[in-house]
Amino acid sequence: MALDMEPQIDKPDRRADRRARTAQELVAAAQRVLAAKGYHGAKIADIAREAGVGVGTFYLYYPTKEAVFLELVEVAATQLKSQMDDATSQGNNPADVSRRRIQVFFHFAAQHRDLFRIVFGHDASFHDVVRRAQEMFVTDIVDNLRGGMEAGIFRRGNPDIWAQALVGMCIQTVSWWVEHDDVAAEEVAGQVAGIAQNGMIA
Amino acid sequence: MALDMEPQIDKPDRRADRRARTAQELVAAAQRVLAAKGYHGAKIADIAREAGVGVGTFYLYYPTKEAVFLELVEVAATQLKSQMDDATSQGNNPADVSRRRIQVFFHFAAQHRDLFRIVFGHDASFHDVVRRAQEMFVTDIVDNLRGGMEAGIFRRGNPDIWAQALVGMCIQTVSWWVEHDDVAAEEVAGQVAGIAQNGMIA
Amino acid sequence: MALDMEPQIDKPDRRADRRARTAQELVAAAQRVLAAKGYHGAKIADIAREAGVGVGTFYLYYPTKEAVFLELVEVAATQLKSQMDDATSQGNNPADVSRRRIQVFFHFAAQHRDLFRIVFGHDASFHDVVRRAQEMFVTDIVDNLRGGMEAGIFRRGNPDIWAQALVGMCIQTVSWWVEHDDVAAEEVAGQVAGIAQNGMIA
Amino acid sequence: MALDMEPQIDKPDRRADRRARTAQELVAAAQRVLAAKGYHGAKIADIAREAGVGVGTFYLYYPTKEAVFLELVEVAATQLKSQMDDATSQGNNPADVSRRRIQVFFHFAAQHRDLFRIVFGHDASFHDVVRRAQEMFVTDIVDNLRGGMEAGIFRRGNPDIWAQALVGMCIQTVSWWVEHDDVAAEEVAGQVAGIAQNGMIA
DNA sequence: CATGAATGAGGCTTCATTCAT
DNA sequence: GATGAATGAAGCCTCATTCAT
Repeated sequence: MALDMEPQIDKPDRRADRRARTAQELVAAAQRVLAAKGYHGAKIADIAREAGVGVGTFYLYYPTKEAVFLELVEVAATQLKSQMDDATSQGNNPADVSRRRIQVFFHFAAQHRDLFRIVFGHDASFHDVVRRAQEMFVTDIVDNLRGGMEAGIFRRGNPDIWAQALVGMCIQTVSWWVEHDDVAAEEVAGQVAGIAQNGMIA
Repeated sequence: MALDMEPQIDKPDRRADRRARTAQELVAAAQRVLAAKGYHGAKIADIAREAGVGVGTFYLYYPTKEAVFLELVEVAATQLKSQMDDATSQGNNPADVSRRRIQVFFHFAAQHRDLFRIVFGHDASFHDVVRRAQEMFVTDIVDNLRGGMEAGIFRRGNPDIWAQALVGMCIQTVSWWVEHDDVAAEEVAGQVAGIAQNGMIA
Repeated sequence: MALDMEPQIDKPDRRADRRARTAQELVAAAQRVLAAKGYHGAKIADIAREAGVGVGTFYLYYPTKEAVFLELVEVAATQLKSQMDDATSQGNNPADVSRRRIQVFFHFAAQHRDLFRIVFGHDASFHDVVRRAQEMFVTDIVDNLRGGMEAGIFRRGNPDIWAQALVGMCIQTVSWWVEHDDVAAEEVAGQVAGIAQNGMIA
Repeated sequence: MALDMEPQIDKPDRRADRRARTAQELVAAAQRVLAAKGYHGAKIADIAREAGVGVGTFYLYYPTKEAVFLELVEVAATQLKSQMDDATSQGNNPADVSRRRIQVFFHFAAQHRDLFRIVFGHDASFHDVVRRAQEMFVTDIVDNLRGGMEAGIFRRGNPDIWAQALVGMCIQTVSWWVEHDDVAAEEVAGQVAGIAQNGMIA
C-alpha cells in the first residue's frame, strides 16, 4: 500500500519541487540580470541562460518580460513597505520614526541589493509601477512630517516638498551605495538620517 | 553681373545658414523628443519628423542616436556647470555657496526643462555619460562640503555621502516640481535649501 | 490466493480498459477541439486538457498533431462513405441514388457535426488528406452521373464539373445549416436535392 | 529655373515611382505566395523574398501579414462585386441575370486565378473577412431569387438555401477549376449555369 | 546636401515535441 | 503507462543605420 501510494503522492510532490526550484532559479536570475543590465538591457534569453533553462521555460513562469520586472518591483515594494510600517509603529515620535525608517530602508537595501538596483537603480524609474511604488512611501512620509510639524518637533514647511527631498536623499544615497561595497549601509543610513534630522528639527 | 556674382558669394553663406538652421532644428527636436519619450522611447524617425527633415538628414549631423543624446547631455552639463560655478565664485562661504548652488540648480531646471529631463529625468541615468555628468556636480559639492567641514561651518561627516544626499534632494524635488506647475520654483528651492542648510550646519 | 491472482489476471484487462478509455477520450476531445478551433487553432495542450489527460499522454496515442487530425478525417470519411454506399446500393436509378445520397449527407452532417466540421468546415481543406477524402466522394458521384447520362436520365454534360457542383452545393448548404438551427436538416436536404434533380435531369 | 525645378519635382516623382513599384511587387508577391501556400503556410519572409526585398520593407507597406491578406480579399471582392453588379444591371430577367453572373464569376476567376485561390481556395475561408465577402454575394443572389420566384420564373423554394447552394456550386467548381488548367473557364461556367438554370427554373 | 526607401540583425513569443520521474 | 516541465526552432515585428537618387 505504502509502495502503491508513493508514485501517486510523491510524484506530484517531486514535480512541485522541481517547479518551485525552477521558479526560484528564474526569479533569482531575473533579479541578477535586471539588476546588472537594467530593464532594457536585460534580454529574456539572458535571464533564461542565467537561470540555466531554455527560453521557453521562462514563459512557463512569466507571460512577458515586463511581468518579471513588475513582480520583482512589487515584491520589493511590499516587503520594504511592511518593514517600514513596523518601524513607524515602533517609533515614539515623528523624529524617531523618521530616523528608524531611514535605517530600515538602508538595512533592507543591504539585504536586497539586486532588488534595490532594480527598483532604484539606473534605468528603473522609467516605469509607472516603480514611480507608483515610490509615491507610496512619499505618502507615509508626508503624514509623518505633518505630525511632526504640528507637534512642533519639526520646523514648519511644505510637507510635500520635504517628503520628496527625503525620498530623493535616500534613493540617491542608496543607489550610490549599491555600487560602493566599501561603505557600511549603517554608516550611510546614519549620515543621511543625520542630515534629515537636523534639516527638519525645529 | 553683380546679380550674377551673388549666387557665388552668397550661396556658400546661405548654405552655411541653412546647415546651421537644420542643425539647430535637429538639436531642438532631439531635445524635445528625448525629454518627452526618454532615450529608449525616442525613435530617430520621431526626431527627424519633429525637426521637419528626413531621417537621412539626421545622420548628416549625428553619426548615431547615442551621439545626439550625448551631445545634449554634454550641453546641459556644461551650461549647468558654468552657471553653478558662477554661483560658487559669488558665494562668500560654503553655506552660502551651497544655498546659491541649489537656487541655480532650480533656476536652470525651470529654464531648461527638457534638458533637465534628459539628464536627470526618468530613464536617463542608464547611460554612463549621464552618470559621469552627475558625478561632476557631486565632485564640486564634495569640495565645498570639505571646505565647510574644515572651516567648522558644517558638521563633520562623510562628504561623499552628503553630496549624494544633496544631489538626491535636488533631483527628486525638481523632478517632482516639474510635474507640479502650481508651486513656484523659488519656493521649492527655498524649502530644499532650508533642509540642506539646517541639516549640514554645525 | 484467488484474490492474489486477480491482479495478475485482471490487471492486464483493467489496463487495457483504461487504455481504451483514454484513447476514446482523446479522440472525442480532439474531435471537439478541432471542430471548434480548426487545425491551426487547436493546440495539443487544448486537446489533452479537454480529454483530461497530460500532454505527454497525447503522444502515447498519437505520434504527432497531424496524426489525430488524419485519423479523424479518415474516420469521418469512412463512416460517411459507408453510409453513402448504402444509399447508393438502395437506389433504383441514378436520379434516385443522387437524391438519397444528398439526404444521407445531410443526415450524417446532422448526426456528426464535429466530424463534418473537421472535414468540410472552414480551415479544413488546407490538408491533402482532406482533399483526397473529398475527392473520394466526387469519384462516386462522377460514376453515378456518367451512368445517369448514358441512361439518358441526366442531360449530357461534363461529369467532373457536375460532381464538383453537387459537392459544392452540399458542403455550402450544410455549412450554412450548421449555423442555423432553425431550419430542419430534411428541409435543406430536400431543397438542395430539388435543385440538383431538376438541374441534372434530362 | 527649369533646371532648378527638376530636382525638386522629379526626385519626388522618381521616389514615388520606386515606392509604387515596390508596392506593386509586394502585392504581386503576396498574391502568389498566399495563393500557393495559403494563409498559414505563407511566411512574411517568403513574401519579401518573392518580392525581392528585405523583410523590413514588407512592413513599410503593410502593418501585418493579416493586412495584406485582407487587402487582397478586399480588392478581389470589390472588383468582383462591381463586375457582377454590372452583369446584374444588364440582365433582362432573373434567369438571365443568374446566368450572366455565373459567367462573370468564372471570367473574373480566369483573369485573377491567384486572387481566387486566396479567397476561395483551400485554407482561405477560415477568416471572417472572407466569409463576410462571400455573404455579400449571397445577399445579392437571394434578392435575385426572390424576384424570380415572385415573377414565376423560378420554382418556389427557400431563397436562403438556394443562394447557399448556388454559391457553393460556384465556389467549389471554381476552386476545382483553379487547379485544372486543361478546362476552359467558359466551359465550367456554362455547365454550372446549366445546372443552376435547370435546377431553378419553373 | 537632403531624402526617404530599403535593409536585416536582434528581440519577443509560441507551441509541437521530448523526456526524466 | 502517465505526467507535465522543459526545450528550442521558427515566425513575427521593430528600428537604427545605409545608400541610391
